[in-house]
Amino acid sequence: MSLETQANDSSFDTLWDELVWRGLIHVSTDADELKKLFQGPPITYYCGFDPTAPSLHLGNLVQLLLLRRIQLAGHNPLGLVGGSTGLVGDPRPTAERTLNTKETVNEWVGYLSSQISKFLSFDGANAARMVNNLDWTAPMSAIDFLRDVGKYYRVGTMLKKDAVSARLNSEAGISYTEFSYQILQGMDFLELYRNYDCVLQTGGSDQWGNLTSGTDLIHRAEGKSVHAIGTPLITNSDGTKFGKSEGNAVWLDASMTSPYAFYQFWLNTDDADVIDRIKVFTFLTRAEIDELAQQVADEPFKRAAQRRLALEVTSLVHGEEATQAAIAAAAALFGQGELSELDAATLETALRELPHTTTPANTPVAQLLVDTELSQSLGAARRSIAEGGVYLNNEKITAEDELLENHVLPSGMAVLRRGKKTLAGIFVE
RNA sequence: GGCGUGUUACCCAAGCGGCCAAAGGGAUCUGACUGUAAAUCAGACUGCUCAGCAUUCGGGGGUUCGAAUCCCUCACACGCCA
Repeated sequence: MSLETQANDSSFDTLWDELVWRGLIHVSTDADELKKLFQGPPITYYCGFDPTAPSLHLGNLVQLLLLRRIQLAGHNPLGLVGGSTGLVGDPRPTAERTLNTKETVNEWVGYLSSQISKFLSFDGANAARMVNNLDWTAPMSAIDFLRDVGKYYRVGTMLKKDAVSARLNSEAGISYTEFSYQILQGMDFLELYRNYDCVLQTGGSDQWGNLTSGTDLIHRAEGKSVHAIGTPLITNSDGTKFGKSEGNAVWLDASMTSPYAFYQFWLNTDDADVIDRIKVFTFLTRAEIDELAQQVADEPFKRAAQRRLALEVTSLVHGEEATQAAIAAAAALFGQGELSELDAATLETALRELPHTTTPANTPVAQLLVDTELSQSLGAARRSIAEGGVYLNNEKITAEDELLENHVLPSGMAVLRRGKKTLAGIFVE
């Protein structure tokens, strides 16, 4: 779905009502005020993204889409990359972060900026703008920081923030560096308020302490009330953590999580969660979503909602073409037909979507599992074979020392599978 | 600055000289059942040239036939007292 065709659902009286219905509001400053603000003349609002990795992930996508929804209602978004906050690191509940080098952070800032840009419109009256908090933090001296900003902060209040108190009560403790993070984020909001008339910040509810740090600072420094919205943390109904596939984070960067893997991630969404996900991650209307909810209830085995969710989100992030390739690959590989009857071109295209390797025909199957990263070590690969969980071209491999050459399709390719749905492509050289 | 306690595999957490590649739980993986769900049950979960060997219990050094377990030291964290 391209930016131009995105729209909010006109069946809602206000943007606020739609955001509430989609489950995007977990906490906020004065809700009535916000509702009015959204209905009034365009406001400027922002959300920050810290470069803690070379790519954004699914948690960030919630924020990006929220920014976009508000932009669609006519307001002015600011996308902020945390060139300075990324150098400091926000306190995680369990452990102190390892600092990344300035070069690394700077490189990641570039990647994040371009990713963020893809989700916002930079055309028209309310075009998005990108900012980097390093621009106003780097020139400030330590003395200015303590005199001009530090004076507004009470240590007692800072200690009460969840992120800080959790760490104070843990064995890990907290460094002064991470303790200061909330001040940096507060400064961002103040800076944007002064220079862009920015009056709203959005973020995950786990960031609530940092969001209010900004609203409090502006209240003290400028005597003005501004706003914050905290979105709920997305959780799975079975209690596991959302956004992990095989224990790894699902990234927006195609080189870190392939479009195929991305599509599969969404396709495997629980029945219990799928409607909630659609509300948050797609632009489908309430009517369309109600229809899908009915289908989940009536004929869950068809997984219509999961298919739609996977289609919508994958095209949003990776585009139509990559999505169609991912769907075609899944159809070829999960289809009922014989793999040997698939024409070579179709099969090859499908295999290129998967992790794949080119290898001599006399390679042991266990080695193939390692080469394609389906298994982490030869020992793990042998274990999988012993468990009866490894297949070549849908044929179960029973011997640990089985060689590839006995299982190559006429086309010179082979489909390696571990478990029900972890696949890789093998090309014989 | 003084005294004390702690640092165990992805996470939590037992172990306190041999029976420890290290209990238990979670996460993860595989199998059965299914819908490429969920729940449930069963198995696996350091590496390898795999009925054996190698390397692990914050880092380094030492005692001992033998150390995750004892001693010294360094680092980090927590607590109490100054």
